[in-house]
Amino acid sequence: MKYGTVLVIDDNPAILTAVKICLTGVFERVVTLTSPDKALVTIAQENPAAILLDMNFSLGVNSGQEGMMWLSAIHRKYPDIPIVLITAYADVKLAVRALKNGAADFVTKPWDNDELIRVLKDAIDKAGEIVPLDQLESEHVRKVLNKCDGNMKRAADLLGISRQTLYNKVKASPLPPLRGEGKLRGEGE
Amino acid sequence: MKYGTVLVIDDNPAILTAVKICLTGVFERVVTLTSPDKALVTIAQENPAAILLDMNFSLGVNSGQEGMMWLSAIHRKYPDIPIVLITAYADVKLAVRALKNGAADFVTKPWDNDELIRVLKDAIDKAGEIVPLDQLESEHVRKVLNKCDGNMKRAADLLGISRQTLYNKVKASPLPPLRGEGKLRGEGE
DNA sequence: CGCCGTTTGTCCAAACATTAGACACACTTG
DNA sequence: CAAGTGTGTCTAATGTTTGGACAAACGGCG
Repeated sequence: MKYGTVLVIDDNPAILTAVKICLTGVFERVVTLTSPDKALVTIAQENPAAILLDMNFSLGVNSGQEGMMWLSAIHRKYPDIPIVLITAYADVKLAVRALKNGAADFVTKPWDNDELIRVLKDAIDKAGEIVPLDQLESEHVRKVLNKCDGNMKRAADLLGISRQTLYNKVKASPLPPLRGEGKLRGEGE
Repeated sequence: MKYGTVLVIDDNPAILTAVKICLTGVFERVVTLTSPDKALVTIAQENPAAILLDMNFSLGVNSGQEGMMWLSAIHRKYPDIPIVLITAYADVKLAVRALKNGAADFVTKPWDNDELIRVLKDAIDKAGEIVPLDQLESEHVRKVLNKCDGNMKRAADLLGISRQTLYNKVKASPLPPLRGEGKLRGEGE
């Protein structure tokens, strides 16, 4: 059980129970909340590896706005904890908006237990990936260089380093194939 | 019209025409394809700022598998070009899978012209954002440090730098800009 | 065509960052 | 308590980054 604590937030106690049964045994600890009000406090206390968040908490409102709000609030304060949204009133627009707002995944009720477990594990795994600094740097450098059509002066400028430094980094890097950008006219920028 | 070329791929010529009418005047150039077969070649030639990709090309098949395949293929080869998917047979699962596969956005048919334009512009804007190297670095450093509960030795190890270097980096920026230094960088272009 | 601005490749010396290694000290844990 | 680990600090050697400078190459333009 290497997957740590999961925080589950849903206003329906029956759902919390069901989810708890499903997740217990897979995760070290399953903490539940019936309202997102104390989510930030609970997160600070429990330091969950992932959060499963329902999207509707006011009876009669099923727009998902509340869940979206809490997603943003939690994500802003804890950008490294993956948040999986779950809702019975899912539509494509809502799902897209959620993912673009930082959700790690989006699940519909009724859910499949195995899928839920898989999705949460997956989210935790992805959030746990750590990239060495050099790799992050050279990837970024290549991306910006591409964007500048190979213009090193401009790329260096945008990267906030000197032209020579960029020059050296590029030489030091064994990545010749800039697949992609032909030598076409510079895109607009 | 600073938004460059858009490549639109849809097997229905009527849709291509409609989209072209909608996008012409907003983008410098609208290139269309009725099949994704030549997408990679066309991208190399046209260097589009964004791609609008339909998800179903075989009559009778509307699973979106084909679009997903092409999304992956194009995204793998041109990771810096935002790809917006569009489909008439949308469901939540498909949308989620698409976004997790690298799609910049996901639009359903019939579409709203203004929304389509907004989505494409947005995707291009986002893809064009360039982060200075230091900022990328310190954000990453803080993320990894967080993940290690502040254990600098381990964080340094994971980052591939020495403990002292990490120590210095951390003390150099005790509370780095989370996201909003009002800087007046000429984002020229 | 020659002029001019820009970019490149190259060099330098000074400033700065990174490194391994060392050490005293604090902190957990058995 | 003693062992094990991590911190904060230091040093001296090594490596990197910097602005500045320069000739050469490129491209646009009158």
